[in-house]
Amino acid sequence: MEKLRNKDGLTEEEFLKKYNPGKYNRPSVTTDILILGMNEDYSGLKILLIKRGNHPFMGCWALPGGFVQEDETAYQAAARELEEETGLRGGYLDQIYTFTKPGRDPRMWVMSIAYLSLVQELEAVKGNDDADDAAWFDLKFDDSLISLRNEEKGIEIVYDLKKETFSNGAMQYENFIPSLKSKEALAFDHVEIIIEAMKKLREQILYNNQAFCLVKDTFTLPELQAVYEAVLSRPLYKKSFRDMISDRVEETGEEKKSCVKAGRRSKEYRLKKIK
Amino acid sequence: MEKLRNKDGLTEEEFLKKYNPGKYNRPSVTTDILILGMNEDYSGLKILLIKRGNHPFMGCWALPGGFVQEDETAYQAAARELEEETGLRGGYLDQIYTFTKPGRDPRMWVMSIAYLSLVQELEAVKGNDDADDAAWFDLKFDDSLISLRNEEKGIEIVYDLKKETFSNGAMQYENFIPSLKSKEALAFDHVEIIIEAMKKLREQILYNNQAFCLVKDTFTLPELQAVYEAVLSRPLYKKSFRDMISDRVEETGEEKKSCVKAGRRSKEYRLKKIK
DNA sequence: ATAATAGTGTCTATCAGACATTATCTG
DNA sequence: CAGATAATGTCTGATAGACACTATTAT
Repeated sequence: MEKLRNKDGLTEEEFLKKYNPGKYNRPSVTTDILILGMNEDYSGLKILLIKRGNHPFMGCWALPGGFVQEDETAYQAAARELEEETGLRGGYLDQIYTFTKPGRDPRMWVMSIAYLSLVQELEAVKGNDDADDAAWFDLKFDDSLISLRNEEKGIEIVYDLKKETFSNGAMQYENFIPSLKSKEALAFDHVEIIIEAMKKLREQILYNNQAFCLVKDTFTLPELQAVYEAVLSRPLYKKSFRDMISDRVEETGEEKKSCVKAGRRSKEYRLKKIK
Repeated sequence: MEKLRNKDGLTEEEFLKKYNPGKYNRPSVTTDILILGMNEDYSGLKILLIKRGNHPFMGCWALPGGFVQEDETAYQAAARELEEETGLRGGYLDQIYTFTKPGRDPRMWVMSIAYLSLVQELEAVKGNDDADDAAWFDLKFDDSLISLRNEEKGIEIVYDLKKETFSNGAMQYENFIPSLKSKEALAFDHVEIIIEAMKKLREQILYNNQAFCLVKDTFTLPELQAVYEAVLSRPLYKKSFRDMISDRVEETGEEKKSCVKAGRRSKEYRLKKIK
């Protein structure tokens, strides 16, 4: 089998040896990760933020992330970052969207591949090399507001959202335009990343098992419902909810779990094994 | 307001001036676009491919695409490429997924941001600088096979698909593993890009208006149903289908459209204006 | 008339929304 | 016991699947 030669008469080996990759300028590529977990008492979502220890946006809170290296996929880079921040590996981690707007990083040309991670428990966190600090923030996200609060540190980051629907041809899109309402702000375009990720999570959670990534291995149905309600930011009817998931869960057989205050104990469930 | 200084005592301006972006190696970033349209007689989907005129994968057919430049978003790069190939602008164009596996391009480190474009009519196409040729291919995609054929050129590219379901924690994923069955093959990892895009299109088309991007401004319901059936690769019940879209369309009032062979004429519809 | 295609009627099973009722727990 | 929470029962309206039937056209 003779070798293919291009217009310059080069075989593939010769071409690759001569190839000059410097023809186009190249961007840096990072991953930024939304790490979400449920509050200990299932009252809402928490998000892990780090405090930037250097310019730009020094002192601002930001999504954890890092550069993708040449010998790894973006997924591996995100998984590595996730493990560095939380010690967790192998949990839910999925690509959301790639952000490429010129100027989104004042240092240089940087694209960011955003990932979403869902964790079963809020691991202790600490800052690392590039971060002064790291902490879990209460996350609220609905059609008119996004807020990130850390009571302990007395930090609140709040954006009003304006829901804007526009159409392009047949398609209709919903966009949320954030406007800062608090003294503190998120670094870079990280508000937009959070908005995109939360939109996607809200769209998907009813049709897959993402909610089960936010509860422990055994859980009660009120807890599981709280997960859906926290993500969707609206109440669900108890009966409809239970009908919806009844064929995906099974009782542990174990005794019921006690609860904090008065009221009947709830049964413990686990995710039904796939058949 | 005094200026923030980092550990080295630098203000943001000083830091940015000194910042050295060469610390990490950087990838090239391209966009690859799936440009889909319906066959003239609504018998199936067509996809636009270009024939590579240079190494690597010289002579192979590939998705059109190009490098993202520093002063544009990836979306703009994809839109530019789309216009170069088809002359079309402003149509459906949406980001699908970013492919980052090391070694996916033998020349160098290249990431690709995949876009999906849906066009109302099959524009005439021609090769350009990096391509020897460009042509529309009949695209078939179901759970066991993906095939791209161009009758005129006598080219067929066929991959068997093995549907593989695996679970990671609570999540269940469906993957399609392609194995080449034809003499001709697609360049790079473009089969995987097509698979991802078609999976996503199939998931979404029932819940948004993507199908209307694949018909002309006025259309008949049998035509519109053919679009859904081509994308979903399964037949739909006529009545259920019409019930589903009845509140999204309106009759043009115009006379019915004639058809090729025997049979009753069908009414013309258009997408109902949003209220 | 016949074959082919377009369009409508209707039944069923399922399911989300909505609300009411019963069951079990603490204090 | 009261108040709180968990769990279940039942009705309604919307909808997808399934099939049957009517309507309109070319040959």
